[in-house]
Amino acid sequence: MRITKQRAAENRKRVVKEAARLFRERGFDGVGVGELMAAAGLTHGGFYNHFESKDELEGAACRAVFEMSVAKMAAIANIADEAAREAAFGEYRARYVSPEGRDATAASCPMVAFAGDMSRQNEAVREAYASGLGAYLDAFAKASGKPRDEAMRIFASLVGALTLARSVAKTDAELSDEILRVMGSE
Amino acid sequence: MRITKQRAAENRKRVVKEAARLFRERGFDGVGVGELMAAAGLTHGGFYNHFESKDELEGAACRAVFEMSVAKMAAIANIADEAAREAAFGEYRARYVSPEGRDATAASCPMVAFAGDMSRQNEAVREAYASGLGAYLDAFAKASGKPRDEAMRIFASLVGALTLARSVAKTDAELSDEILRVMGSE
DNA sequence: TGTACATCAGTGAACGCGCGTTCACTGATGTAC
DNA sequence: TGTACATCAGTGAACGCGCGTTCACTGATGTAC
Repeated sequence: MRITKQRAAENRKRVVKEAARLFRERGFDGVGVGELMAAAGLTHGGFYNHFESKDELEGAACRAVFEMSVAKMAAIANIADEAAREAAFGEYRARYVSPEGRDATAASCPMVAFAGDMSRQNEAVREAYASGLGAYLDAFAKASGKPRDEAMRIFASLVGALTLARSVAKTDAELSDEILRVMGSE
Repeated sequence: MRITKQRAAENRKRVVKEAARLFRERGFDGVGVGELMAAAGLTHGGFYNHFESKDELEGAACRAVFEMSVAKMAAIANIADEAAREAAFGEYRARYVSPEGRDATAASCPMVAFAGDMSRQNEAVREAYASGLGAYLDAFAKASGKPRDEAMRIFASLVGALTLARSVAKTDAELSDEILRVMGSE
């Protein structure tokens, strides 16, 4: 049952998209090839028509997630009107460390979602991550309107707070909320 | 070949100690029961004489790591002389975000080492983590001599910086060093 | 204190399961004439 | 434009491997007398 080339390309994109969602939610090792293909409405056998290995998909998914995140931040950075840019940046930042931002793991920032596994990941993923982080930090600094040093410090504190808040969200909701709250008031 | 009770207790401790080291270095799922027992000089079959499951060991190891970290921070918090306490805290903090602190993954702070996996871990680990984090934050706030809110913000920024610096250490050493450097100068 | 037996920490083979990956096969699409 | 054949995305069974876990067994330790 051969299908149209366009349809095949769509299928591939759908697999990457579902992978971007599921990997962020449960980690690279937390989602199998079978589940990924099923999420895209396919069966596992056809996986290797699109990707050489699971590693390759991991790299592609990581790249896709970073592209989205960097684009979002770059859009804020490129707002011409300074007041509007600052407002947009403030909104982004507030949402980042809000309960909603914490619970939206499937749509999470890749830095927080993937950072913990990074040292054990394959080359494709590690490179996508490193170049993605560089690009993101550039956009973040520009969007924040602050010197690079201070922008990096701010971003680090957001990453740390979100990481800690997520790590105890299921076990100690009160502490998790407190961590987010103190990041809002500064 | 039955052995002495004391020897058996020593063996158990050694397994937990090696687990505390290896889990921090490679994550809970990155180290198998066989390797853990071998690291303690034993064979894998005897594992279940000491632990009901790998989950139980993970919980025990997590608890052990947090105990060490909390004790270390509490020791600083309990320094009577204020100037000496501030100096000790400053040293701890500087080392935390230094290249040495970054590369010492086997002796890493549990918050950074385990946070990423937390949502997918078993109950024993999650509870050890949550109560450990609470105790650690209390000690950290006291040691820092700052109001709890500000202490939490500082700690979050350290966690974020160390997490980010580690995530690109193998791929982009320059960026990794830069992240640590900006945390030192404030 | 000495003897006989039960206990149980440790050993290494084996089991069962899930995972990434491979494979023979299908049949609609793409292509050559 | 129509026909014949090759291609190849998708299917589902199967393979091989590593992992957590179980098991029968060993023999020194602990205990009861």
